[in-house]
Amino acid sequence: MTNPIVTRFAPSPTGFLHIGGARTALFNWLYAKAKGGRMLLRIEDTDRRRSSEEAVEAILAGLKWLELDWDGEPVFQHAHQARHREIAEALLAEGMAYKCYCSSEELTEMREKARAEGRPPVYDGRWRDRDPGDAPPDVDPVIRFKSPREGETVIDDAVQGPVRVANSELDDLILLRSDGTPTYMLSVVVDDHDMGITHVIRGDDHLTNAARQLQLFVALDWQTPQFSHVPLIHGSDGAKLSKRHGALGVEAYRDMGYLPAALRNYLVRLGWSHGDDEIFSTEELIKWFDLDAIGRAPARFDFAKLESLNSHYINTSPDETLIAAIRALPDQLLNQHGLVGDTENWQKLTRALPVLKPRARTLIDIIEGARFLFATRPLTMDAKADKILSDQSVEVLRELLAELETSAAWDVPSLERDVRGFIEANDIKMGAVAQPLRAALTGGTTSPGIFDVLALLGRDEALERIRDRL
RNA sequence: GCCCCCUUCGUCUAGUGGUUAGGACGCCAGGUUUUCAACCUGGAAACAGGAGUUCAAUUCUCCUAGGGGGUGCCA
Repeated sequence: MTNPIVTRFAPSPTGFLHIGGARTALFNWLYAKAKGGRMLLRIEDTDRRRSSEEAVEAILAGLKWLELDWDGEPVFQHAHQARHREIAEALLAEGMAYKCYCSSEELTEMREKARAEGRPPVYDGRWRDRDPGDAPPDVDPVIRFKSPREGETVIDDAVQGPVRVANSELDDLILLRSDGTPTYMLSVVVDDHDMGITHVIRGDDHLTNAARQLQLFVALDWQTPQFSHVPLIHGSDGAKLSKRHGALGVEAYRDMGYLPAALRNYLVRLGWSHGDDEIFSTEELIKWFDLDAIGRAPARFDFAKLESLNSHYINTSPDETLIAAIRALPDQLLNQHGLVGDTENWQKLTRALPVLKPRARTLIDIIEGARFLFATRPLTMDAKADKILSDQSVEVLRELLAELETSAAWDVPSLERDVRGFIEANDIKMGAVAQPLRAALTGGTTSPGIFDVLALLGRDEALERIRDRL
């Protein structure tokens, strides 16, 4: 056994943890777990102006909700600025970097000209070998890396395979800004090295960056990590993820009633596969996950499949897990679906859970399904329920009520026996009794099995709800 | 514009130089049924296009088209 595996998830704190970031985190987490290594968390806050405390909190909260833990304390890149600067200075001292005094106007002009001439829009290296004596007096220079001009850089990517980029396409990147602060490109390389990162797993929007970073690793004579660039996730229309479809924070998925386990299972199948398997326990994932089974094509986000998985996890999760997940939802959301969190309602919900689960695809469905239990008499009938309660149906209910009032026990088996006896005696169909009864008891036309509804409501409440309709 | 990456049912994907190209979600039909969901049975549905290599290409190579990413003193 050589070096232990060390991966890292390195989000920039400019917003919440979106779905793509969540999958990247998952892959890093799984790979570390699969190989008995560690996953570190690094906040890439090099650009102070665009970073925020709230975003950091949102990202940490998102990871926790997804149940993806990291090893050690989060590393804030910003805190290592002095170290990053030191490396840049060392490169400068060794002649592997230089000061560039170009103005941004000059740079823009350079790019536009190159583009117009059909050449790669890169910095032309005009200060690369220029006499420092030419330096304009009032300009603070940036420090640029002297990157190789000939040949090519090959990224031996574990997902993409060998990716070759001509060095002429890569210009002399900026290490230190004119205000002396390090850029992202420098910081990642130094931090990945200092943190002992062995495997970099990230979105393939970083693929070309990898070539530049590779050059830096080589110049510094540092061991390069194994790169894995994972294709991005697209929205359902194939376009880049935007606020509409997938670019929601993971907490938005929580609020839609998805379980973390379901989201993880969905996400891992977006790009990774293990034969025809679809459902994985965390243990199986850790046992089977590997880089070579990650695909190279971008995937589209599909809510229908997520829902189907969620339904599976709802039905296989212990009731306590479900109740805890519902309790973790914002109060406002709960109230919106008729659930005021008093003890009595939580008890009703818990008791009803077994019959609610099979017909729910999300936690929201569960709450909605239990809504009739929270409601107070007299119930308001929706349009369909109102229609079902015709004069004739009400008569049926009146007769059934008499029957139920004498019912000895109020549990599902005896209730069912009573009602079936009633329909046989009156020679009517089950539907002719169940539907009016359902309407009277729930105010609607869909619910769990009618005997369950009767039992859940309890004798007094059920009987009263029927009397309310007579 | 320039560079890089990608392309199997609607979607996620499996797969191989010779297969009836498999699974899942969704969809359609039927069954079951007290509603809804579930469940059971059956069905429609894909190798982007064109060359080349080969006895044989979905599979290997090239081109085209389409999609995505990058192209910052952002990360």
